[in-house]
Amino acid sequence: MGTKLVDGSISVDCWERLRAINDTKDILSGKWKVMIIACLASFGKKRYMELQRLLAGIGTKMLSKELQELEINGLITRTVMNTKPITVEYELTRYGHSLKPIIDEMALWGKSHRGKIIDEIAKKE
Amino acid sequence: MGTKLVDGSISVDCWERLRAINDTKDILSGKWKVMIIACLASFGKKRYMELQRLLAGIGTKMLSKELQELEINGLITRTVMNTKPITVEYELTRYGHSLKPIIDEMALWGKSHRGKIIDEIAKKE
DNA sequence: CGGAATCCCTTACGATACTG
DNA sequence: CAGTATCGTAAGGGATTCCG
Repeated sequence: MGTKLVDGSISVDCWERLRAINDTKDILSGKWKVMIIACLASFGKKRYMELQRLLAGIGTKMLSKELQELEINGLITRTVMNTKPITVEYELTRYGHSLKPIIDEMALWGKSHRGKIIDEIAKKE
Repeated sequence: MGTKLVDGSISVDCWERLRAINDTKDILSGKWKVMIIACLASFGKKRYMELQRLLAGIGTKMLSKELQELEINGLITRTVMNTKPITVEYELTRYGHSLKPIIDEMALWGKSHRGKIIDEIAKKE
């Protein structure tokens, strides 16, 4: 279980770690996926239009596309309700919830980052 | 310090959290930034060409651009060495290292995700 | 060696209109 | 209401060349 080396410099473990990071990055790629997940994590089950309102600025094309990709990856479920006119609910799957640690760390960092920026601006005055 | 409400539905705290997540996402946007940070976190100080070799496939244009953006955001330092021909070293700043928890969670999730995919393929056979 | 400049192409994304 | 279809643009990104 020691560190396996490739061409004397980079360990396999290290490379696999980089690959894992890259996988995650790819799945969360796109302009809105992270925010969609964060919204569903914060607010729970949400309808199409509610998501569109929460994600101010997103159009129907992008919202549909990103939701589909998230569903394909097993991160959210799509449920069509028996109403008229129809309504559709989206919800994080249990697997989708497993992304929560990443989102949480991003929230933490983003918050402190904004604080840092504000401090820097204050110093310049 | 209770939960402040906006239009009776979304709390300010919740909205600020979403904004923080979005900030982080923006700073880590781009095809290579996360990987650059991960590489510098794993391998420490690295030269331009070494990075290019580690990030198999990246071209000089993208590498330069993403490095500059990371530098502007205070996440990495760029040091020109007195050699001939010149060499340049890139390194994570202390602030850059503060992104480590995010990267770590991404590595963790990506690893388990790959495991899950492999399991699913195995079941189908 | 590090990187800027150029060219070119694809994709991502947005706005709008339309449908069950 | 929840999308799909279509169109158009801007940006992202790759390959190559050139320069200090």
